[in-house]
Amino acid sequence: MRTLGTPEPETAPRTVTIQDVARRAGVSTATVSRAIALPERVAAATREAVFSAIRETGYTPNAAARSLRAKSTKMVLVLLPGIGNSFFTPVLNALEEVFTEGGYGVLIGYTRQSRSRETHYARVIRAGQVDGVLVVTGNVPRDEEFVSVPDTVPVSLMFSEVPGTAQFSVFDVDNRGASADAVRYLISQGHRRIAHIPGAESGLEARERLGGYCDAIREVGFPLDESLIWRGASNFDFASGERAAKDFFALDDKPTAVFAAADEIALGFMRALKNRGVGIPSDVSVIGFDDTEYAVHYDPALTTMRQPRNEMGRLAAQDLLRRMAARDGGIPTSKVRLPCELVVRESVRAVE
Amino acid sequence: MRTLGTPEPETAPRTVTIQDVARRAGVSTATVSRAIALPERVAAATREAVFSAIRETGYTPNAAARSLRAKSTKMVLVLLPGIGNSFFTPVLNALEEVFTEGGYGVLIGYTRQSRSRETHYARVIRAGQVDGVLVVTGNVPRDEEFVSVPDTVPVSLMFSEVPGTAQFSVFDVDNRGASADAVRYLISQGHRRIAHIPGAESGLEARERLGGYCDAIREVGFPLDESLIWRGASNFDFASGERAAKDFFALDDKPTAVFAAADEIALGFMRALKNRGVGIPSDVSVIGFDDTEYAVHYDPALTTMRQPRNEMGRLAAQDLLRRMAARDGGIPTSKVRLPCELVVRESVRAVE
DNA sequence: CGAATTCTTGTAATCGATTACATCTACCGT
DNA sequence: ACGGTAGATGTAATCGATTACAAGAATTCG
Repeated sequence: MRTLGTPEPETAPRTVTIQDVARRAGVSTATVSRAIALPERVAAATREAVFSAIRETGYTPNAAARSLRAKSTKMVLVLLPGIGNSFFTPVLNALEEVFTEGGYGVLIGYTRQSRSRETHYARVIRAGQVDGVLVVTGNVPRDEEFVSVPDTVPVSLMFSEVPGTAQFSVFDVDNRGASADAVRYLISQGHRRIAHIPGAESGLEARERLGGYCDAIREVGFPLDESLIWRGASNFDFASGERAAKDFFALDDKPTAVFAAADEIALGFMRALKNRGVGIPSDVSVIGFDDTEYAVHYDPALTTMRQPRNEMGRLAAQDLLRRMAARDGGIPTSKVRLPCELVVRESVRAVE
Repeated sequence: MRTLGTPEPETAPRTVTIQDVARRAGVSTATVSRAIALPERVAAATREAVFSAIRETGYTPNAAARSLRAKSTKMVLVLLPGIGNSFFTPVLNALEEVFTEGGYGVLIGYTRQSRSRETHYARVIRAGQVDGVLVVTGNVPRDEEFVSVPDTVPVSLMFSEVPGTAQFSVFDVDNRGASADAVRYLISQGHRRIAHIPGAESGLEARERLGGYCDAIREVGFPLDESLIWRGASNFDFASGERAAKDFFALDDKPTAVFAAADEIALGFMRALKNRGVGIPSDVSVIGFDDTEYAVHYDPALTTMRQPRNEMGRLAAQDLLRRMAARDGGIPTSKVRLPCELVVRESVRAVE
């Protein structure tokens, strides 16, 4: 053992096992195990003897042995797409907190939309290395990813739904409805010519948000103008917003407001416009989606549609905790759709 | 097994073990184990038989059983302070990539500077749940954290050094020197009255950066003016920068340039100044530290001292990988100090 | 051709816990 | 006083792999 600054104790180099504790306490290993797991089923005196033996030896139960026998590792796998995107930071924070509190460790994996990575983590799951899986991603997971995941391992999805499956819990928001609300807000502020910067078309959320934009435009009878939909985003990132700025400048009849499918896109777009002397919101209003950490700190502070990321993380973790505790799917999966909330800041102005 | 969209195969509900494979291939379990671990030590024909048996049964070795016997879990624990701070995102990315490539899983833990959390993770380590530990944090770990971590588990530190210990590898930057360089750059641009916003005094890096600031000021013979050091940061965050802005406005003789101990602080400070009509860099120049993702996207883009976070992550992971592979400290620990790099953008202007 | 060496494979112990079952003691009511 | 029941503890099987050791088969070499 290594004890910073204090003299080396004369402990044996061998790791201490339950046997050592049992011997020292003068009981059997079964009793030690019980004293730890079900203290009330052991006589008070014995319990004390066991605990002091544990303290004296510095015993910590071996995780592998316990997992092997108990068929539970007390760990969950959290799969993230793995972009440098800080969107996931608060999610991961919430997950780690709830899981740790619940006695579970968090194994993270970045899928980086690579097939080999998915197979790798499929193997981790099949090896029984985790008791549950949480897929946090905007991408609809491909079939391969779940082939031969044992039924005994509960799986949950965050931020994207696999259509038509009852075997996963799903936690997401109504991307389409929330996007429509964002655009309706712009309309309520007097804007008539509103553009949209969608995310990468491959993602389900991006398509939903585009759908919401169209819904809101159509519902008030505005023409749906394809030249106002600036496709070409590769991701929810700054660069995509900057690229969209090119479309903006190429346009003769410019919009007075823009709805970006993500805050990062909005910020990149705003930056590019400001660089060329376009005022925000004086010349163009901008609204984003997500309410990431930097939205509030930008200049101007970004008006955006907030996703309750922390709360979603908490709920998803609690649900998985519950399902892992119940043997054999005793608890049904849940589909939870949380409401988004419009956060009004400085990047949208009213026009008449 | 669960196979999305395809009919349920008639597999037994019981999980398939090495026994099943052995029986099917007509060999002993020892041979199966060898075929997997040391393919060259079994006859080609047998090897083929084993592999097809594996394929047919869909066998995946049980991680717990393997760990128990082999005394290695192929997992590392990465400890982060756990603030929502996105500073660590690229670090975590690099770590996950290198470790996964090296065949190790990444267990994350957020210490949240809480003692109970540290004890919790100490227990995880002692339970043999991980083969190595990487502490990624600005805080000097307290003794408690390492008490009774077995010598067999290599530990590395990133971004902060525990003074006087040879038992950990350390990966950091010369915070003091780099800070002095940042301030020297301001001086080279003609600034004479330069303020500093330090990070929380409890952190070693924050103190080092403050030291660097003082070095550079003294070295050119400027007076070291305490009213230009705006203490009171609680963290490397926006709020601390905003708080420092109060000190700025309270001052009669204002500085022409400010060195902030972190980008987040710089951004919060800039935001607060701009809100009150102070131009950056026209009225005040600002330089940050870290070069986080948002520095380049802010308006004005932040001039800052870059820490090679990704590279540090890679190096630290590779070092730990090497030390875990060597039995019993065959490889000495290393102290690696990487160079920072000044990234000139728009937030500093030359004065005469 | 026989002994030595090398390959290949199997047998069985082992890792360190958990837990079903058995046993023993103590206490209870009638 | 005695059968019954509850409570406390021990015995030993078990989880699913790895691996030391042994043994048999094949090859090499003088």
